[in-house]
Amino acid sequence: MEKRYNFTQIEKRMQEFWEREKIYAFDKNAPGEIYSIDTPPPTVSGSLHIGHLFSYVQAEIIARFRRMQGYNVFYPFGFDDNGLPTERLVEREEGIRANALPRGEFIEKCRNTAEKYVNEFKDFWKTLGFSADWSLEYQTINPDVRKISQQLFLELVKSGKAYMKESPVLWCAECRTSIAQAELETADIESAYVYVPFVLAGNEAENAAHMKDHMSEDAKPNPATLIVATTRPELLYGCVCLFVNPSDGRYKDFIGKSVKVPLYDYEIPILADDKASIDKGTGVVMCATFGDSTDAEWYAEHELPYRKIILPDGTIAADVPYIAGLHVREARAATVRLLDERGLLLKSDNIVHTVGVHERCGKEVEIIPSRQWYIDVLTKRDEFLKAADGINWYPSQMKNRYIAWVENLKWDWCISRQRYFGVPFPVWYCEECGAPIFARPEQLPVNPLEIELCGTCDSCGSTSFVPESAVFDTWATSSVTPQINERLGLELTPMSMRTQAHEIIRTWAFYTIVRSLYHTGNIPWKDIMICGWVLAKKGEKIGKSKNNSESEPKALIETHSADVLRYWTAGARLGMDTFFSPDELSIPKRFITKLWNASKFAIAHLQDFDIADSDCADCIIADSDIADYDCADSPFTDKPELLPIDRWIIERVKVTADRAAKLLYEYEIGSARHEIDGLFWKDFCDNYIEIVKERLYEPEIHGVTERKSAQYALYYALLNILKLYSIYVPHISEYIYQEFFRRHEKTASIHKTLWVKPLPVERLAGEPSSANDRIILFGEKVKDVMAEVRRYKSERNLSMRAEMDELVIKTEPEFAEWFRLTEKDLKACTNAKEIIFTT
RNA sequence: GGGCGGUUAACUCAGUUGAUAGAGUGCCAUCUUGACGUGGUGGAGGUCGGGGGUUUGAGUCCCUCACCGCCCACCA
Repeated sequence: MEKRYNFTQIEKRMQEFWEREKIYAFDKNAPGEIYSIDTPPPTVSGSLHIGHLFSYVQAEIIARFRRMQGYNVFYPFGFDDNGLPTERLVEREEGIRANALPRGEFIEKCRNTAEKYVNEFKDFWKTLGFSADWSLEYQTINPDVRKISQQLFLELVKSGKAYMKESPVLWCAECRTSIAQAELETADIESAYVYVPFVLAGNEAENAAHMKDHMSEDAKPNPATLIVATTRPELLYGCVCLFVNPSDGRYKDFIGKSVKVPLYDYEIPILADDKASIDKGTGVVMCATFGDSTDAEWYAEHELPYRKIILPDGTIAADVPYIAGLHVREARAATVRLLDERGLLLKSDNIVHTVGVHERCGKEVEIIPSRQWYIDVLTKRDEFLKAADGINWYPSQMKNRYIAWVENLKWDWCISRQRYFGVPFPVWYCEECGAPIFARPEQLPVNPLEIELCGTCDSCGSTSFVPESAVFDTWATSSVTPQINERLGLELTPMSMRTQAHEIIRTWAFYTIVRSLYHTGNIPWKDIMICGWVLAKKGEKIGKSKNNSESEPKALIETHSADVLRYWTAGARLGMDTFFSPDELSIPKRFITKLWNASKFAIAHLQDFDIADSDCADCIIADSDIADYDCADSPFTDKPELLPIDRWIIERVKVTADRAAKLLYEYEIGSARHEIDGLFWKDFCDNYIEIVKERLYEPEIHGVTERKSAQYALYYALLNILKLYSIYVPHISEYIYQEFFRRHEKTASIHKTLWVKPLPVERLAGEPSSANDRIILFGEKVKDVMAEVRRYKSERNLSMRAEMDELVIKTEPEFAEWFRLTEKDLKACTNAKEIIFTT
């Protein structure tokens, strides 16, 4: 083995080896229970950041772990390339607007861009050594996936879960499309409460200038006027009524009367509703179509008229006096100026308040009525909540986020987008009566814009149809990833595990649960593993911050290696956000060096070790009865009689494998790694290797059989430590395996070997007096002796090799014999001339 | 406003079911030609955010407050 580990060359070589030998190829007929992983298809949004690395690596470690537990791991990758993120990326990169180009041309650009980034992602995953079978890959723009998406949509239409309606919908004027509640983000913006007077009809004599006097007294109602505080004065012309709370004594007498809208002078009624809060503003609220979601609710409940103010492009409708054609923001300012000029601006308070913005562009969201497709999510809330109990959430508190989201749902899931690059709706409409006509199953996938529909309308007999031009919300397709994976002819649902980050619980996790319940009546997966974020500094998600080029993951891999980054990733607790700084990588780097050097040492001493080509270590693993170390009866004729300290390290490896496995079954990647680290650094390197060093070098002093015992334990311990680490650092562990162990082991790759099997349950719960426990305890005693000697020498500034005349060790009688058998080793590593054992 | 996390050594974090507080980094000292100076060994360093309570005993359980972060609600 080389003096230094050259990760640049070796990582690449190992990746090529895995690909060439198809080490991770999935075979559905292979033995072992299938463990299927629903991994996020990343959206093509241009940024490949360390957050991706972080969350995907955590799941990848689990995939490797399950494989080494004997599961048949199904681990397909996908890419979510359609949808708004790709469109916005193209718009940004090319400096164009989608609607300024012919539809086909824009879609073509999106397709090219998606392709480019998909390849970039794929290369990235490969560089990180992901154990995925790329033949299972899917892309959401591909015909087979589009077909599944359309099929399942039609299924929902049939069952009445998907429906079309004309109604107020969340609308992004920047992206010019409807959006869903889940795509809302909040942002604090500066605004102003504008106080305006609504004069009771028939009391117009009361003039507004007079009103100002009343403002001083805390907006006390005037018998003839109601004062409204609004942040949306530009919607005055859309005002359809005022609301007061029915139990608000101040306004009781006003209910049922009419007022005149300031500036525009038309009459509207004063209505009562519980949703009007007494203590907000003046207690009188104007309802416009539409200022917020409450307006939309009132509009439906009170059957209010619709007054169009805002157009889909975010400008004011042409028939609105004074502000027609202006953008909402300009219109607001213009209206305030106008109110002021007319003496209708009673007061204006600057405030900062939270508004809903579109997550993709950050622009304020409006509510505009239009015809859209929805999936019903409001009526089955209880089932969605119940489903959460059937799923194991890791970490468990993440379930709360899901529950909070489901309980707070206000809108059905709008799945139509007035965009271009996505899965088309397989729908046409009758030009005469507007009835929808759906594509036939054999037509799918279909783009209605490209196919002229022939036939007659069932409802009215018309023969002319118009195609639906909207496309699906990207989540409408990615919410059926379990079904997409089943296209390969496997029965998967519920899948074993979903992995994702916490910010998409309300979208991806929620929507997948909805779709799964609707399509299969079952939960989509048994476990859900939720990762945290990587933060650049306090509270700043790295993907969203700037000047993070040093954290550019590709560059990091090139300078530090994939294994180093993977090892770092595994240090985080599941679900917890983590800070990243390149300084954090010095520890993983040190670890790689240590693993390399320890292996180099062990292997150098194993060159002459005579092992039959019999998968020696695997056999031993299966033979957990080795616990009693009755070597004479062992089926392995080659196996020497083991000295107690050699038994100790073997036992420690087994115990560690067992503990780490238990943690990994709970998705505790970090704790499992700490467990393994403890074994490797403390027991294996600091103690075991030091203890047996001389025995390995000097068989003349210690004996040939004794040396063989050390070799045996060394072989067993190192091989199995490498296996434990191989889920975290697959490259270096594979390389060392190939360089040495492969000669003796049957398995082609370390990644196809199995971990030491967990000890039988009885033994785990068992008496501390079992041989296994006693040997572990003995090891602790020996370590105590070592520590004491080291402290003695260190305190006297002596070399660790300094000679000691006499070492007195007090032992319990039960360990006396074992200590006696370890005497030569102890003499060697303490350099004591004489050791005296007392009890 | 509702909810969830976090607050432990200078730094980054572990601390399972209550019983002398742990690791790594950093710091100090020291060792060193047989895996590793990208090292070994040892040491110093902590009122476990504050305040109450339960208990023989609380970092751990309960209440409360503070600060940090996130999720949700809040657009009158």
